[in-house]
Amino acid sequence: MAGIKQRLESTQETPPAMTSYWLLKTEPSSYSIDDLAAAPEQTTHWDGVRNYQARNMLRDELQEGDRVLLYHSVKNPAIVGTATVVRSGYPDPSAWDKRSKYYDAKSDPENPRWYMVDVRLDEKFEQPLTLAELREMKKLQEMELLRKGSRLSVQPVRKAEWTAILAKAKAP
DNA sequence: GCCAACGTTGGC
DNA sequence: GCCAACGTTGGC
Repeated sequence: MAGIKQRLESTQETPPAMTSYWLLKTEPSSYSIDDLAAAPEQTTHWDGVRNYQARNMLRDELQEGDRVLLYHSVKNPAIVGTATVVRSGYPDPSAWDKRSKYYDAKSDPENPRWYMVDVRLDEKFEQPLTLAELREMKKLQEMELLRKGSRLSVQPVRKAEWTAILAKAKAP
């Protein structure tokens, strides 16, 4: 056994450090960027996601070091800042906490159904980039967030979209 | 508050 | 496996 493990380790190549970009939605009435700014080490468990497509991305795709746009939905919808993934997907224990509003009787520690990541705040924009402003940006024509009926609370973001959004946030 | 767009549930 | 009913999200 040990021999096999060692062989695997010695032949394994370190994958190139590839940063991916994501957008995480939150309703500021339940958790806002200011809550994140006030959190210890400005870090939080991004828990409570209860949609399978979003779950799959949290579990399988978001990697440590990936960058994140933070989006406030519903009230004054806008991108409000950026964060970094500091821990990739792992089981979301709020699913088996009966006191949690995210409790799900069908999830249990033996067979976790829901996942979360940890994120740390990088920057709160001085001026939020409103949904209306985003819709006016030519480079975001195909952005998932702007698609009609788009509801996913975890979305991939293209690098070009990330760049355009950051540039716009710096020079509004 | 309205309602369109999705996702989930459950009867058959 | 289909699909109607229901629940949720989220912009406006």
